[in-house]
Amino acid sequence: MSRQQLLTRLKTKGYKLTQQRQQILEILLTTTSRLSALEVHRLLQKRQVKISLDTVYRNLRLLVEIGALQQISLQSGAVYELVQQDQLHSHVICVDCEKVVCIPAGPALQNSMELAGAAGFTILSHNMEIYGRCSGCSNNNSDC
Amino acid sequence: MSRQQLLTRLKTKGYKLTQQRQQILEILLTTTSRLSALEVHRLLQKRQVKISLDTVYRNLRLLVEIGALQQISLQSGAVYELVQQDQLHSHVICVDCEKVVCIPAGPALQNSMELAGAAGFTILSHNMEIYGRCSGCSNNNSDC
DNA sequence: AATGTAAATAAGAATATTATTATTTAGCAA
DNA sequence: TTGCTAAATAATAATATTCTTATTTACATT
Repeated sequence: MSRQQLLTRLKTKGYKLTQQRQQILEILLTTTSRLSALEVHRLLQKRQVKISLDTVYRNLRLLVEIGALQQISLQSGAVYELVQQDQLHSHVICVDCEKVVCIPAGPALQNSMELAGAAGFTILSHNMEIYGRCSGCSNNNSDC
Repeated sequence: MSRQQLLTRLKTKGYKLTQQRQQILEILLTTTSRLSALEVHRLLQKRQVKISLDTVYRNLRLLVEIGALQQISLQSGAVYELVQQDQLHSHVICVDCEKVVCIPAGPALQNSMELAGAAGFTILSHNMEIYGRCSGCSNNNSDC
């Protein structure tokens, strides 16, 4: 999701573009790895941005709600990544080492979204996680 | 998932059947609504069962991990329900009133599970949530 | 540019959830 | 039955996340 798309989506939904929100978006747009709320907060502090941790949490939640971010629930906490509209995917998560692998979710999702729509819902976002054990952890690889 | 299936699955995975665990299962098997960890704990205390909240959390997490429970992440916290193997479903959640509606997930899941398997994962459980706004909340029904 | 207003923030309090460690227990095997 | 051992529990302590309220800010409109 591009910077322009994010800004448009926020404005459309009636949300303001505060300094803090802008800075959070900047982090998300320029970081490739998945980030936790705490990590976003730390990165912002490194950049001398004054922002409360609570605000980071609140905004990440908001961005999930409007479908801009995808949330991944790990044992160690939640992490976030920008939604890639051209490449919708689900996550497979290793319960031991927390490795995350993406798998395409196109058709699977399509069907579900339609059913949700039929139930009278206006869909905002979605989240699909599959939990398992990766081959490394199944074989007790210590370096996994 | 039946009592027998639960017990078998625990034993198969090498887990013990403690008094506390047994009582948690009892609650899950005899309650139809979805429960939070706190609610399970309260219900147990009503039954004079001595158990720490921590143990409830730990066991619910374990039961999710072995695929006996399905976890639903609401804004107000996580709730749990027994997996219905003959009726696999996903959840559609209203971001305003937290109403939860089930939709069948068979084919959608099938495809994803295969992809996860192909990635080398041994699959333990899964979780699919679709977030949106129900018709009531879209129309600002106060009683929604 | 000044103003009104809904939305957003900060600060700190409150909850929810998870980790640590010493002690206890289930279930197997002698 | 008794003893053994891995697993489980309880009791904190520590984190993660959310809520409350007073104050500040974006931005639409004058």
